[in-house]
Amino acid sequence: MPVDHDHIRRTPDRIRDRPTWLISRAYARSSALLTAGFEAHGEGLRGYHYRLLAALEQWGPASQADLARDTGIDRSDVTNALTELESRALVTRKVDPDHKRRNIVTLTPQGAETLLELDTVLEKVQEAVLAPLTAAQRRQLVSLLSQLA
Amino acid sequence: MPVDHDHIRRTPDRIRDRPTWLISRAYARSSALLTAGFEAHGEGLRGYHYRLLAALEQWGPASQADLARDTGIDRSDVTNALTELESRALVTRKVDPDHKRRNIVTLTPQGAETLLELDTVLEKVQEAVLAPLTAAQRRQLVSLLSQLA
DNA sequence: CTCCTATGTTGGTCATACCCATATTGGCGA
DNA sequence: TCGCCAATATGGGTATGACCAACATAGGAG
Repeated sequence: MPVDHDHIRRTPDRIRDRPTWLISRAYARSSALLTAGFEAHGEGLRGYHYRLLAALEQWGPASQADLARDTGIDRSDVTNALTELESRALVTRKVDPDHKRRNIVTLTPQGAETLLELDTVLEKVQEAVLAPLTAAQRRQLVSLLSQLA
Repeated sequence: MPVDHDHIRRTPDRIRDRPTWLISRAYARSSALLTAGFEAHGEGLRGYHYRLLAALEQWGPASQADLARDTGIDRSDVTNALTELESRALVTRKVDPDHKRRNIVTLTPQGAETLLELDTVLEKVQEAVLAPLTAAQRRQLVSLLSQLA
């Protein structure tokens, strides 16, 4: 056996309990799980796609600029993600006849179906991320994180 | 005035209260503040550099592989970040005479000084991130996030 | 009618986090 | 002792999320 330089995973004190560190750890964990989930069942879709599908399902057809505002995604990233969703026939884009500079983006039935599938993937990821916490603790965490906004 | 398509910032229900979403929001916020802080006072350093300096300050000289393990940074990223730190004379690298494949990385006095300056920057960022919470809530949040590891 | 803003698009940047391949070193077991 | 294997440092590459600047153009406000 090699020497094993006492490889206990340790973290410098300066960093250990800093909220920004803990948040970045939690994010790394959750985004790794999300990526894995999308990879396994998501047909090459990512978080951006899910956010856009969710917004369309909830509020119906919208312009790209509105989608950008509702999802917090930059307009240019919305353009790219929509192009990918469109190529998979999950959404359609057509010019608004009343405002020709605008595209009206609409969820297709396949898009709605895909969203439901992704929901189950996402739900499993939530469970995996929160696994170490009790139900009460989970509620607390959600409440505290919500207030950081 | 333009029409203002009732631009209230809203988030789809599917996403709003999902822990992974809240975590990613918190991360976006905190990393934006961190980037701004480093940009203002950090001489072009980033999170990776801070983590490495902190590990070196706490445990003294170490090999790059050990630094990678202690900071959770990928070995290849450690190599790159150390090259930048070395070019700023914040650390030194020299081959371990007993194990020639290893580099011994040592914090320089300037490195230690820079670390102290960054500490104050980081402290301010913590305060900004946690601003909406009471002291008790902050402790709760830290405790809950710690358990996610 | 003119100006200004919103819109969609193109084409970049950056930080974090990974992965894989390679040369080299040196420990350990056969 | 020797050969194999593990660890090390490095280089190159990918992905995701976030963000920014520039641009042409359509339309609304004045």
